[in-house]
Amino acid sequence: MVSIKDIARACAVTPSTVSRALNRRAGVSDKVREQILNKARELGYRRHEAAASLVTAQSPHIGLVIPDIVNPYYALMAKGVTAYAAAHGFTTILCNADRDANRERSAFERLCAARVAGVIVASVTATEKMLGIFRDYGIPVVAAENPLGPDITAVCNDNYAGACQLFEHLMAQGCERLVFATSLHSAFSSSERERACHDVLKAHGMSHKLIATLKIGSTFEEGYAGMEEILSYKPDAIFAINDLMALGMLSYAQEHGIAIPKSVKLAGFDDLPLSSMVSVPLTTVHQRKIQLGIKAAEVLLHEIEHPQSEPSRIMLLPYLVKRASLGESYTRFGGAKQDFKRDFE
Amino acid sequence: MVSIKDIARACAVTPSTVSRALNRRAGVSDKVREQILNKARELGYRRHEAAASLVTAQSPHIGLVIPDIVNPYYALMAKGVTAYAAAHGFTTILCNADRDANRERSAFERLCAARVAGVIVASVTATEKMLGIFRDYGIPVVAAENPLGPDITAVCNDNYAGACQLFEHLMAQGCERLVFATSLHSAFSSSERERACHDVLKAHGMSHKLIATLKIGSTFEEGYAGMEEILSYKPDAIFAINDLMALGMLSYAQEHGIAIPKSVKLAGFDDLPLSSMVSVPLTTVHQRKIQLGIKAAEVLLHEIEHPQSEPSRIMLLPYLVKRASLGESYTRFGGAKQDFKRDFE
DNA sequence: ATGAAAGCGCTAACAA
DNA sequence: TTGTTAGCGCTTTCAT
Repeated sequence: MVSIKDIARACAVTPSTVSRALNRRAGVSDKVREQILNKARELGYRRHEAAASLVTAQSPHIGLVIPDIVNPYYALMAKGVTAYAAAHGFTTILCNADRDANRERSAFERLCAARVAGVIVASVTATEKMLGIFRDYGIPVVAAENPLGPDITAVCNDNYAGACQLFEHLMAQGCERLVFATSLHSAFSSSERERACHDVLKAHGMSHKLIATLKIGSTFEEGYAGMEEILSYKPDAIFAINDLMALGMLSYAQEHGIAIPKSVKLAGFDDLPLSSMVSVPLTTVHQRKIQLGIKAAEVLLHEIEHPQSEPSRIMLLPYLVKRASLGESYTRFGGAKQDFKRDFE
Repeated sequence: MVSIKDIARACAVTPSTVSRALNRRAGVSDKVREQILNKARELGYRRHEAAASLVTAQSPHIGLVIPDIVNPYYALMAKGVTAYAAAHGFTTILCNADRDANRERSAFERLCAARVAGVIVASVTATEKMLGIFRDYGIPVVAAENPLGPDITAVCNDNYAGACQLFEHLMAQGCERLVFATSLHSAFSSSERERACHDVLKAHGMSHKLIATLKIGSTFEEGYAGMEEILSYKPDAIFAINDLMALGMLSYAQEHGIAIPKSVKLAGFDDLPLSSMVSVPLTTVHQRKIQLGIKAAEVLLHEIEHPQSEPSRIMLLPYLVKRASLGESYTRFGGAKQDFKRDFE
């Protein structure tokens, strides 16, 4: 392994001069600098980041802790984080906690031991106390998707605002008998969406049109399995708490000859890449997933540079995507690509 | 930040004794050790990995370079890698190259600068020469999915063997007019699958039954768009180079009233989580994706511990998954979960 | 413009 | 069992 000492020897200067030249700092004559740079290239020198950060106390790594990298929501977010970080000279240490509090805790531990420059956490289980270990080391933390506490900077999609758009639209479409199919355990995002439903309907004096709120689940299978119960309420519209479950319902409907949107309208939430591909493209709320990652990284890098900044909260605005499952006309594929592009804006 | 010096001072011993105690090395009296351990806990001491690895020359990080974290194939692989690495005390630096040779190259550069303990690379563009920068630093490299060269250890799914199973089955099903729909640019995995097709058909004296090999693409959209051309050949069976494209074809078929498998049989490759969920579950070849990641990490850690080991090649055996798109009966969902479980075996 | 020296936090010889 | 010393590769004062 070639170090600055080797270069120094080869150029008959001292390591400090080499360091200055390599880091493009002032105080090196053009002649010597060029000589050093050439020698470095020739010898295949590569800076030892860890050694450098030991003295500068600045790490080139940030940590990313997520519940499940296989879930497209988090995968897209991770894409945004890694892209922004890489573009700004940071490397991303990925910790996939698998929705396990213990693995999450040990991820925090390891990131702390690595003295990362900052951490982005998407979690439903992490507490402000668990994140305390970072504060001890002056490592800034940004919560993504789920605000983890009043003292922690967070970047989230505004579930309430997004859901409001959807329910306004649903009412405008003339829905009379709505079923709200939600998850088994109520998370922050679910309850925000439910709150939006109640508020919008109430504002229009249409509260009676919500004929049932059912705890169905959140997976494809649960959507499929729950459809029978839902249909027993004879709804003319169904809101599924997320797209995955809506897709399960769609699958059930198709197999049982139930026309969507003709017999029953269907809407989801998230706008997965998949949701525009199925035979009846889903009307849903687009969550800016890549953008969430980008923004979280951006805010984190800012906090890394300005250690004393006050905790802030950034809300990304989701937007309604009208597709066939609610009766709108829709150009196949065009929408998907366009949505994807919009996420980068 | 509390260092071993602080603990040493508090316990009235020297840093080396603290180091010994903390690392559970011999040569510390039980009494002193306990005192040190307690003090460390009390002060909230956390080992500075980078400083330690500077002297031990052992990094706690491995690098993972993949083309696209959003693609479920790589996401599952990443899950396997991170899980195995974490279980063995390694942290994973994720580099998402986005199928861009430049970003890939700069990922290599950064991993090298981080002096990672080893690297797992899933790539179609990386060359043995590009990976040379790791050899200079004695950093072992394991190629995943795509063998990157004769001197590089690789862990791959055996595309040829998997495809053979599929084509044997296809022939046994009595297919008479087969269309092979492949990608636009021929990668290693595609050509292996094509080779299997030719070999199997030839072995049965059925080469004439392959009526066309068409370069259609590899995405959902390309599958959808290419279906018209494919159908113009009047096939009774179609092999799509991957599931995503097969799903696009399925979507086209459903919209145009073409019954699958009744009018045309359809088979894919990969076995995405999705493939068992669609209305006509796909017959396909299951690639062990999580297992690929686990195995790659396992082999890498072995090479990290045994630096002089010879390059090896490990082939994972994919297996045929018979579902409705080729005419078999199939229990909805049961299969998907079971397949997922099998991946962990 | 360049060099000398100190030190980041830790480990590992060797000495006591 | 414990301490002393040196040094990993790098940066950064402070001299010169």
